[in-house]
Order: sequence, then C-alpha cells, then structure tokens
Amino acid sequence: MPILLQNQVIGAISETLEKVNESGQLSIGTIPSPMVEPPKRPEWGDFSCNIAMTLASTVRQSPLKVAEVLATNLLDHFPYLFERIEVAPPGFLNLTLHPLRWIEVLRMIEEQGSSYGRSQIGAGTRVVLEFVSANPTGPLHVGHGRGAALGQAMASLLAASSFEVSREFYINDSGRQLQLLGRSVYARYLELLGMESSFPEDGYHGGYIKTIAESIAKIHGETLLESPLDQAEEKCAQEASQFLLDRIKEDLGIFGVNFETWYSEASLHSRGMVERTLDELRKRDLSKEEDGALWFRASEFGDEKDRVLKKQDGSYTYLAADMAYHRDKLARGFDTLINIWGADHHGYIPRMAATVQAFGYPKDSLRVVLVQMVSLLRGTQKIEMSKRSGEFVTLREVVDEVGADAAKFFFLMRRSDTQLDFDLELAKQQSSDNPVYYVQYAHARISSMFRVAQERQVSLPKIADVNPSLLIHDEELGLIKTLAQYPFVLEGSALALEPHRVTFYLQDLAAQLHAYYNKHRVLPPLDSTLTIDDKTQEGALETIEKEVGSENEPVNDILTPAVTAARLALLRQVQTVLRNGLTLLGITSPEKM
RNA sequence: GCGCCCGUAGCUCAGUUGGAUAGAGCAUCGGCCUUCUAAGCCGGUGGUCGCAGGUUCGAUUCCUGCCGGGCGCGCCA
Repeated sequence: MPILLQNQVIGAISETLEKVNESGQLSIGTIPSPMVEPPKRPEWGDFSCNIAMTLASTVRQSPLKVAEVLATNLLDHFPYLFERIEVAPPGFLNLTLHPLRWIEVLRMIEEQGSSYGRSQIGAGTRVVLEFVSANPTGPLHVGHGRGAALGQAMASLLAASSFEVSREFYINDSGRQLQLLGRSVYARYLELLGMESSFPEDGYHGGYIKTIAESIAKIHGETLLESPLDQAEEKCAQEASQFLLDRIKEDLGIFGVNFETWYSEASLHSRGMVERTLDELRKRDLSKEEDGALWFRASEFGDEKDRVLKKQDGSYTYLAADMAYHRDKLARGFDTLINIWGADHHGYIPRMAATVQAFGYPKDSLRVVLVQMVSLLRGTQKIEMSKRSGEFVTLREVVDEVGADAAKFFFLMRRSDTQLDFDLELAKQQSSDNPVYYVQYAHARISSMFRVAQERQVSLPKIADVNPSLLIHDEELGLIKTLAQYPFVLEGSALALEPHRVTFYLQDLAAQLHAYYNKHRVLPPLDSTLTIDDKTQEGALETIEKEVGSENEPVNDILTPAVTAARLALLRQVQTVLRNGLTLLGITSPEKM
C-alpha cells in the first residue's frame, strides 16, 4: 500500500520527533502529531510545518532553535526524501522534496484510477443523510434542487471517505399541508364540473393543481360528489400527493439524485411509533402535561423552551412525528444523523439536538447543514418567485434549460449557507466564463489530445515507462502537486460536509491544465522537421532548462518521443482526477465538446 | 427584545479548522490561433479582511461588545 507523499513527510517528522526526544536533543514529552501543508509561496518549499512553533514553549527553547534541530535530523535520517529543508522565522520548517519523488503521485493515481482520493477516515461510521424531503404538495423548485445536488454530492463524498451512507427522503404525507392539498384539488375538481366551490384561502394556487384535478375527473368522473366532503377531499389528497411524489421521484431521477429510503411520516403514525416515542419520553420523565397539552422538556437539553407534542385537541404536532422519526433513525443503528435543511428551519435545530440527547445519544450525533436560498437570474434580471401565487421556477424547468451538469455545478459552487445567485444565461454559455464548461473542457481537451495521439500512432505510456526527470517544468510539478492534494481536499470536504471545496479544487486544476496546454506542446507538430530533435535525453533536458521565450508564447520545448510520453502520462493522471472529482459531484466528464 | 447565519477587490465569492507578503472569477484595459479543441492562454488595474477591544510567538480565522444585512422566534409544517 503506497503512502501519500504528504503522509510520508508527516511520518518522517513524527519519527524525528521521537528520535530527538530519545537522544535528549529536545525534551518533548508526549509527541504531538505534526501538521504539514503546502505553503502559499513556491519559495517556501513543497510543504511547510509549524511544529517547531507549537513545541517551543514545552521544550523551553526558541522556535528557531527547535526548527534547526529538526531540520538537521530530518536531513540526516531521510536523505532520500528531502532535497533541502530551510528554517524560516519565526520557526517554520520549509521542506523541499527531491523533484523525482513526485512521480510517485502519478504512479499512485495510475494504480488507483477511479478510487484515487478515497480515504479510510470515515472508518465505517454509519451515516443517514436526509435531504430534499419536500412536501408532496407541489413540484420541486430550484431551492430543492440545491439541496438535492448538495445531498447527492455529500453522500458520494462521505462514501468515498469510508463512511457507510444511506440517503433518505422523509415524506410529509400526513397533517395539515396534505389536507390543504386535498381541499385545493377538490375545489378545482368542483370547478371543472361547473359547480360552485370555495377555494381555500391559503390553498395551493399552482397550475399543477388544476392538472391533477383534471386527471381525477377523468378517472373518477362525478363519483366523488357522492362521497361526504371530507372523504372526497381525503381521496383528492391521497391521489394528488401520490401523483406529486411520483413526479418528485421522476424529477430527482432525471437530475441524477437517488435515495435508498423513502420514509413515510404517515407510516410512523400507523405503526404506533409516535405513541411509543411519547411513552419513552414519559418513562424518562422528559414530558409533562400542562394547559391540557403534552410537552417535551426540551429546555433540559439547551432548547430555549419546552415544546408541545400533543395539542389540546389531542392531535400530534409535527415535532412529535419528527422526534419519532429521529428516534427511529438512531434505533436503526446509525451513528450520525445528517440533515440538510432550508436555512429558514434553523430555529428548529435546538429542538432536534434536544431530541437525540433525550434518547440518550450525544448531541453531535446530529449534524444539520443549512442551505440558503437560490435567486434565479437571467443575466442581471432577477426572476421573481412566489410560493403564494404558485409562480415559482421548478427544478425541472431549470434542468431542461441549462442541463443537469450545469445546474449541479452551479448549486455546488458556493458554500451552502450563503445565498446563491444562479444565472441561467451564464449556465448555458459555452465559454470560459462558465465554470462548468471550463472544467469539463479541460477533461475533453485531454481526451482530444489522446485521440490525436492515437491517430498519429503515438501510444499512451505507463508511468513506469516514463523518465521522471522529464517532468520538471514548474507547470508540471505544479500540476502534480495539485493532484497530490486531491485526497486531502476530499478528506477535508467530507469532514466539513462542504462539497463546494471540490468544485473550487476542480476549477483550480482545470486552470492549471489549460495554462500548461497553452505553454507546452505535448504532441509533436505535424510538420515534424521543425522541432523534433533526436538528441539524447540529457541534451534535451539541458535545452529545456535553459528555455527562453516570452510569457505568452508557447515555449519551444525539445519534444523527444520520451518527453511526449512523459507529458501524455501526466495528462492521463490529470484527466483521472478531473473525472473522479466531477463524478463525485454527479457531473459527467465529456470526451468531446 | 432573544437566537442563528453572514459582512474579504467595483460585482460574485474562496481562504486548507490559528500561520509567513490575503487569493480566484466577472467587469475593465492591452496582447496571443497556418502545428495537440481560442468552450483556451498571458499581462495590467483593483484591499483599513464591517468597527473597536481581547486571547498569543502569530488573528481574515478564536472570544467579547458595537454597526450593517438576512432568517427564525406557533398547541404551523
């Protein structure tokens, strides 16, 4: 099992700490685990480490002195790893690897392919990820789309980090909203039959209600009129919500978002789980009767007040069902519950945090990710949406217009807790202004080069057949270092539940690829008398190192077949990482654009 | 009033959980296609990281208080 270069460096530092501790050069006591990161500036080396500064006070020596000791020991013990180590004030350790070591990164990517970037950090932790959970009272709108894209990406991210993830959609198929849906549909149904009807004040006004009423009229004719009002409305509610749920599933399917479990709120009631939940609370003395209602003592777990579970009229609150639902998630053996919610639900978090604690689980077994609103723009023109009037842009419409790839990328471009401006025109645009095309183009561009290579009978080499000393340009080492960071980006992204980091990473990698493409040729030009040179590799190297040429012109590299081979091999790994990242986000990697 | 989130270039936003001289994209100005996809590249302009304290070797990052913006504070879901 190969070890990531960065972890080799950390290992080397750890070992060195132990050695200098044993030898008495520094009396450290318990050895801390060092951190290493790629520094901002290239002159600070490949990795920088701040361990000397954090250690300074415990070993009672100046940070610079500590750094010096570590630097000399590291160089002594790991000469094959480090080319040089510099100590920079106030105590940074700036480590530079032997340039030839970087080929290991490429070898690892080639070996691991689509699993490059996976980590064990989740250690099999069982996670249930609940997202979208839209009421089946209308079609999905763009806001749901953001939640859907986010949840799907997060699920992939967690799965790639060895979490055991189950995606779940909670269906609010009982209660007042559903009743309202039934009444709205029934009212439209009556209208269709030319009868007097009173449309509910706060009912659903969207045009889809009429469509549903029409299909109900088609199936049932006038038979609903024979039933009592509440039964007829109930019937409408059932059929409408089933229809809408099917539509939601269809929309999500088209968008490439899937769930292991569709969890019905109504089933909680029918299975008596709400009642059992209240029993348990009673047993734990976490509920109370007051003012003719039953309350959950949420304030005992940090919520600002107690919450009603069962109303005066004997019906359950939404919270009661939700507590039963979360209790069931825990009972099913999940270690961590992750909920993706609209930001307007943030006031609900303390209640749910209290819930998991009430059932004896640690507070942090619940993690809530809040998603802020999406504003749709057409250029600079904002598209007004109003749920009240039923005029909102559906996810389906957006996907139809800009495509699933662009929609997902845009949804994942920002941190979820900041408001998102989604410009439909930009998402459709085929230029470098449009980040999704920019990244996909990098992938397609590499494919294109491979196609040309094949046409010219240039074969794609294995990393093992590549001379690492031919990949020594800044752009090449820069690309490799960026590739080396990918596993750490995934890891951080998974732990923080922030898929947008992957989006930014991909844009960065694509930018480096495009720059490299413009600066360095990979395949020899067709007119091969111009620059192909049959010098030895050493000779070629010297020429490359002395390269001249203005910044914006391609450098006249000496393109020996070996150089072409090395570059093709590098590009192959760049393409793998681009594809891995895009796949993780649920976005396709086109071979041709 | 209380609680949560946010405040970084003209605009939209990153900033690797406390690191060194704070970065992208857009916009704007100027360059680069007879050779691997110009859906691309190179360069210029642009900053009191909302303000004031505190914590320490070190703060855009953590703490406190203000200022400004968004949202939430139902026996609604």
